[in-house]
Amino acid sequence: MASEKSETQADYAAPIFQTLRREPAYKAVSGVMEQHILSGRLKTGTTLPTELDLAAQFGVNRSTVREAIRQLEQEGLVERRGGKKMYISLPGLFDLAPRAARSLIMHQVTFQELWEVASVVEPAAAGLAALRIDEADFAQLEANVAACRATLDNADTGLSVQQHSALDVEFHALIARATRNRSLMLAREPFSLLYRPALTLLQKALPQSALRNVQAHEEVLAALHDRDSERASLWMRKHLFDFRAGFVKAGLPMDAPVDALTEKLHSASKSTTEAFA
Amino acid sequence: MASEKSETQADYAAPIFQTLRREPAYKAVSGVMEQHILSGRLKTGTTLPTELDLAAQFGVNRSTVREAIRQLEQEGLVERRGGKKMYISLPGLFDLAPRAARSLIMHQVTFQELWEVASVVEPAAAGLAALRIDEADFAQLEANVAACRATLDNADTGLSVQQHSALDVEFHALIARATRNRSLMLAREPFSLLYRPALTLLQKALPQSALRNVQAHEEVLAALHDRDSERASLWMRKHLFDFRAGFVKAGLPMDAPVDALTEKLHSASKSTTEAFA
DNA sequence: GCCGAAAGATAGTCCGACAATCGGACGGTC
DNA sequence: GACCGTCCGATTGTCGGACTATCTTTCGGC
Repeated sequence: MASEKSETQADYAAPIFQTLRREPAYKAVSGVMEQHILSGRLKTGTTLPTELDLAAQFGVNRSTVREAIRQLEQEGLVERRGGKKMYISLPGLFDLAPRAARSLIMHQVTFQELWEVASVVEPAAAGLAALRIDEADFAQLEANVAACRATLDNADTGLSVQQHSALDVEFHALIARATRNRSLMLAREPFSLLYRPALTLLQKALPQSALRNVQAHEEVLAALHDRDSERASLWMRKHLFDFRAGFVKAGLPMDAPVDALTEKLHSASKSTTEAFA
Repeated sequence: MASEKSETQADYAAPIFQTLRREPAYKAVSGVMEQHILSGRLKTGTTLPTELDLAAQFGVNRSTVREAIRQLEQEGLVERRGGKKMYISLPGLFDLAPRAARSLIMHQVTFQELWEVASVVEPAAAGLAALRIDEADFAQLEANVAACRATLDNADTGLSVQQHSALDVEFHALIARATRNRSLMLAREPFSLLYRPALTLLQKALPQSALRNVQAHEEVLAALHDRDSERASLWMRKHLFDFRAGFVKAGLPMDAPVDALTEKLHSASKSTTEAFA
């Protein structure tokens, strides 16, 4: 781009003007609306003004407003309820998790990487949960573990494997919730989403792992019952290392990208492809 | 909708057809395009077909296509480069972090919650970094620590506090990068973003904390140099607990929502408000 | 007062159009 | 031959208007 024939003349060398970037109107509109929502000037739960209204207020066309709203909608700041009105809503903590998980998949993150984080976060979660779990949480966990053990009886049906892994994931989610730490929940949710296919895979390859799983869960549950933070954390840690050991023993590759694992399962794609396929 | 005048006649009673929910066309379009991008049928780096093209292919209007593109744009799957063409791009791992951080703020997450996660993840990161750090990473860390110590000399200027906290955050980010674990980086990025204001606040309230900070960083650095995973992890852990202790000592509230802390700092809002303000 | 029909309001979609800008082709000047 | 200005087609950003389906409200009849 720059003609570099002679460095002797420094006349064009120093860039004075930056490339100015005119931001599109729809972006400006969505930006301002976002600010107003975040700052609370537009309260959550209230309905958004009419598109025509907004267009008039901003002095832009309705199409422009619509494009801006699409961005807010994608961001979870506005929500279309009942088909007609748009409501202002603050995004749930876990709305971002699926996208984070997808991002991890696209970046070819290996299962080893996921496990390294999980092996640290999950024991910590168990330890914190032991300090703060209440009756309701504990009851749910108890029910979960019971259901999990129940799946062992009617084994070797493909369905029970699915159920078991679903319950296993739920177990960890319940513990995370018991910590009352939303930051922790947010941090672990993405790999929680990615764990399920790996679990299913492991249990198909190594059926006896299901029993060890449940036993570990029961130990954690007992520790939680005793409000024994150390023990809960320790057993959770054991649980994770056991899982990893099983994974390796089953000959599954820890350092393969996670999508290589997930692809082995649901080759049937999701239901979002019905139109225009 | 259904005329429920008489239950005696069971002819209309049994619901045969479910209330079909027609998903908006723009959503269908964005969904299909997303699938195509994620599945690799539309390769990253290539340019998106023109809006007119897409409209013709999908059999919808250009406005509808545009609304669909806005969603993909917000999601980071398409990128407007050079003002004119739209390129397909896979979203960076950290694109979601600011939104996650914002979500944490909106949910009134307390600093205590953030710290609980950090106090677990950061030592683990240090431990893993010790195993995998390479020359380049180490050099950067070394430079960072040196710069961090340098800010101590020209102290009590408001600027140096800003610099120091920026360098501090960068130190932890560098360590996370040295782990080569993208899942870990993703998990810690949100609270990394939220840590800075807290750091700045602490150092204003407790100036002597800066020195302790740098010393801890130096210890971690030394451990990384020796590839001593345990020691790196331990010092990082000390560092975190020290930070917390300083926070309490300074009389700052651990269980206050993080936005209460951040508000104390940048009351001057960001630059996104220039238009339509 | 309750129920159903009519009317208004609003989101979804489409059409056509214009302006601004980018990229390349074309031709002129040194 | 390199550089410059100009033109032109292509594409995005924006606009105004229109129609339809559906939701909400209101009004009139019982």
